[in-house]
Order: sequence, then structure tokens, then C-alpha cells
Amino acid sequence: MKISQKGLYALQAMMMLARHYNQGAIRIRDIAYEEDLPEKFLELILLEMKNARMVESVRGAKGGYQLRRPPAEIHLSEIIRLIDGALAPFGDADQLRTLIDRDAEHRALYQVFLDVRNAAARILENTTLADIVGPGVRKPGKKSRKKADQGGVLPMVVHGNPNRGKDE
Amino acid sequence: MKISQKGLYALQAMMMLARHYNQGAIRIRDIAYEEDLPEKFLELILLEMKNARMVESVRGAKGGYQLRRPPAEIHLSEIIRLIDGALAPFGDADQLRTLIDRDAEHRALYQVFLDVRNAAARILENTTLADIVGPGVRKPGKKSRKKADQGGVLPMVVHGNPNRGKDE
DNA sequence: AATTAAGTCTATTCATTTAATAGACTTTAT
DNA sequence: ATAAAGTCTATTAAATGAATAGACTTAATT
Repeated sequence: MKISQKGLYALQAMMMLARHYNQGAIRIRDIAYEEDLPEKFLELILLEMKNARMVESVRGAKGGYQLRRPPAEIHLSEIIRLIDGALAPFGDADQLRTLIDRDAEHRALYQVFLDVRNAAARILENTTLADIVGPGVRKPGKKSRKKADQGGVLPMVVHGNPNRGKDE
Repeated sequence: MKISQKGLYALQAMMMLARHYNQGAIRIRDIAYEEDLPEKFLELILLEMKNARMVESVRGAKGGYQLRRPPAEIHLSEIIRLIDGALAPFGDADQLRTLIDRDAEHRALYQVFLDVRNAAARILENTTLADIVGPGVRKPGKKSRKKADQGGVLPMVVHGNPNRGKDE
């Protein structure tokens, strides 16, 4: 799966809406300004997310956008699937399963593709906006655990890792 | 990371070369015919892989292509990186690490992207052509284990899984 | 030496996607 | 009534993706 610029904008906008959850509607202009996104383009993105019922809008003066669900109930996978499509590196999961069923010659290759998509899905379906927004709207008393442990995919890789400078 | 049609062709061609490893050079035309790939397009792909030293060519009559290394030493990640670029869903690993370092606002988001890329890298860097080609050139005596277990990413998902029909 | 069978290289084309911009229209608070 | 917002449709420019075409080079065969 490839996350496009548009997909990144969508995620950024949603993070911002998550930070302001329960504080009323935010204007497109404000989101665009604060996140430094092209306003007219963002407009289209928000509209698309509204049609997908992930956000809701308030029209007219004092209008804007807000999340329809709490940040903890919006998974990154939803946003990415909406804007950029399937999580699989090639085709989508159903196609891959069909190919694995029917194309004996390349079965093992497609199975690898499916493994990759499953690994991505596991992460993105278990990470919510709440997991990635900063301090924002913090319910007091709850000891903040940064993020549900994803099974620790190469956790040591963040600081001074041996892979540095070796391209991707 | 997105695997393009071109990337798929490259992988298919490499699988075919792997099946015929140590049997001399195979003509582009034969690869194209057997794998049903557009011949002229495949030509460019093979040339690119030759320049990347993953395959070698024999020119002139009786010429063709062959792998430069045994199938067990050619990782899917190499082929995909060459043809389709970085494994990360956005940017590449180095960029992501830089962003994680410098962009406090979006750090957690980029960390998720990096987790996804690491999960993909883990699979693709540990799967070789030998793991995915069929019976082909089988060394006798060795009990064939289909493939190194990748840590079983949702292994139960292949048959009659609950996710069916729910899109990707 | 001539012929033929291969890979090599450069250019071009066509369609789609991506990223954005523009502007007229609708709704609502004041 | 006005101004401030979202809504909707269209357009565009650039990049990418997927090929196709054809002239050129190298090497085996006769």
C-alpha cells in the first residue's frame, strides 16, 4: 500500500480534529493553516471523509468540521483505505486470496503479498487517532500509555540503528 | 510500498529464471511467452535488473538471461526495491526517521509508518526466490519445508476467514 | 564472410493518476 | 441583508505507468 500526499493530508487533518475533539467544529481554513495544507485540496478531502461518515460538518457561519466518533474509535486503517485504497502491496486481500486459490504457479508469491498486507493491517487496524495525537484532550487520572504495543516490530530501530544509511 | 505491474512482471520473470537456475541462459521471448508478459516491456525490466547486477545476459545467438546468484540468495526485497522503490508506505525509512526526529507534532504518525515498513521489510528481506519457486530444481534428499515461517502473520486467514467480503 | 538470432539502447506514445486551483452555489449566524 | 462558512463541479498541469517501435550491437552458425 502506498500512502499518497493526499492520504497524509487526511491523516494530519484527522489528527488535528482529534486533538480538538469535543471542542466544537473547526473551520477548514484553520486546519489548513495550522497543518500547512492547501486549503482547497483539503476541502475536497474533508468532504470525502464526511461522505464516508468519519467526520461531520456544520454549515454556514460558525461552521466547520468535527469527528463523528471519539479518536479512540477511529482507526488509521479506515482513513488510509478511504483515501488510498487497499492495504495490500498489490491488488487487495480478496484478489490475492483468489489468486492464491487459482494461480498455482505464483501462489507462493501472492501468499507473500498477503502476508505483507496482513502485517500492515494488523498495525493500522490496531492504531487509532487517540494513539497518535499528543497530550491534547487528556482524560485526567488515566496514566497515559503512549500506544498499544504492536508486538514490537523491531523496536530497537528508532535510535542509532544498524540499518542507517543503507537506503530504505 | 506499492508493487506495480512492472514489479510483478519482474518478480515473475525472476521466479522463472530461478526455476531454470543452472540450466543456461533463457531467452526473453521464452520468459515472456511462458509467463505471458509483454515482451518489449520485459526487455526493459530485464535490462534494468542486469544493470543492477541481479541477472546476467548472454548476447548474440543462443543468448538470454540467467540469475547471477542462487535463488536462495536473492531476496524479494531487492527486486521490489529496484523496480518499485522503498518498502515504506510513505517516503523511505531514512526520511521517516528524520521526520520522527524533527517533526514533534506528527512523530507518532511517522513512527506508525516506520512500523509498517519494518513489518514489510522483515517479510521481504527474509523471503528468497528459492522460498517461492515451485518444485523446479529440487536438491534431492532435503525434506522441503515450504518457507521459513515468517512469525505466522495471521496464518489462519488463508482458508475461510471471517474477514471475507469485507473488502481488503 | 554472410546470415541470423539474440540482447541493447533511445525515443515516443497513450492513458491514468496525482495534486491542485477556480468559481458558482447553498446554508446559517448575526 | 450580509458575511461566513461548507458544497459541488469542472478544469488543469505534471508526473507516472504501461507499453510499443525501431535502429544498433554482439555472437553463433554456416
